[in-house]
Amino acid sequence: MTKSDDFDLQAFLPYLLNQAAEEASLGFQKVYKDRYGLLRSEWRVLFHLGIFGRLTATEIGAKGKVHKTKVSRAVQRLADRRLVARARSEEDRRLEWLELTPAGEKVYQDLRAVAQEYEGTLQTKLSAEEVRVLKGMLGKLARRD
Amino acid sequence: MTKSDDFDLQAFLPYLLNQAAEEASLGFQKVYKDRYGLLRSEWRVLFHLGIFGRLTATEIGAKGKVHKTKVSRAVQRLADRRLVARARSEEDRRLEWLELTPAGEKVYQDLRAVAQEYEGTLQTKLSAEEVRVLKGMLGKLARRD
DNA sequence: GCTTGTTGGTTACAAAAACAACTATTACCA
DNA sequence: TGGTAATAGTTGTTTTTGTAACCAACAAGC
Repeated sequence: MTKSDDFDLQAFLPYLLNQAAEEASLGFQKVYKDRYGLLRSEWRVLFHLGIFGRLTATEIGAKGKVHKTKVSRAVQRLADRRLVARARSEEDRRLEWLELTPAGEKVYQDLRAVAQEYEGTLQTKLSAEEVRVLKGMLGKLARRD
Repeated sequence: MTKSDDFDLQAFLPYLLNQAAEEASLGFQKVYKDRYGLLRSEWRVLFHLGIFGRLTATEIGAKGKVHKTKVSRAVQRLADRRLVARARSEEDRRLEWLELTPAGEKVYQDLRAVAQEYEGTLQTKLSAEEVRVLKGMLGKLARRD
């Protein structure tokens, strides 16, 4: 029962998007957290390296819109656990090339398979066409302008 | 340039939803944060009380899927700032009725207007039909099952 | 009445995120 | 050159969040 007021919170995009995002993240989080003890920023860094190969921290930050301090700490933990190898660049000694170690590659391949399967279960809530349309619209909303 | 690998991070729903949600939240956050120093959980509690009137903390948590500790702390801060009034129930002395003070009501009315206007600017990225469809799908995704 | 379990809400402590300041290296340019 | 600014990344400090333990009030069964 609402007051004389007609604002619909459930239809307010920032709120609704957030609820959907949170709900959608839960299932996958459970895997990367419970199985590998990773944080959100860590699986993201791992995936960027898995997909793109050798990158610098800044490149990862730019591609994934992750702040550099988060990338720095994620890389630190991943390197401590020997999932990522760091190598200081010779041309520009400020930057460091990052890539997955064989162990990191294995974790990535596993999580990638989980992600693909999870994506499938999420999509059972929608038709294939709906998913296509949804992703297009989310892409537009995610774009900064 | 990707490796031989075909996983598309930008098309992974948890990731994409998160990016869209974060981007969509920014503009509104700027207002409730800069103008009133509120946190996300705080504007949510405020809006629930603005829309529904008198509620208990548990009811707010249930409606908005907010954990009770977040509600508790949000209410505490809102009450400290005299935006929310708390009254111990006589029938059941465990629970407390919450409602907006006149000052809280003013803040709510202001933010509500901002939210409505902001929703409009967000929607310029999409057609009216797209928005309708999008909200339906997000609703399905947000639903826990 | 007791006593066992449940509910509403708070608090304490640990984990994580945000923000700002800092070091080191390279680029620009007068 | 030498000095200033920009870039890559790290570290320190403060906020916020998450998790679990907790207290007080009520409910139900005996």
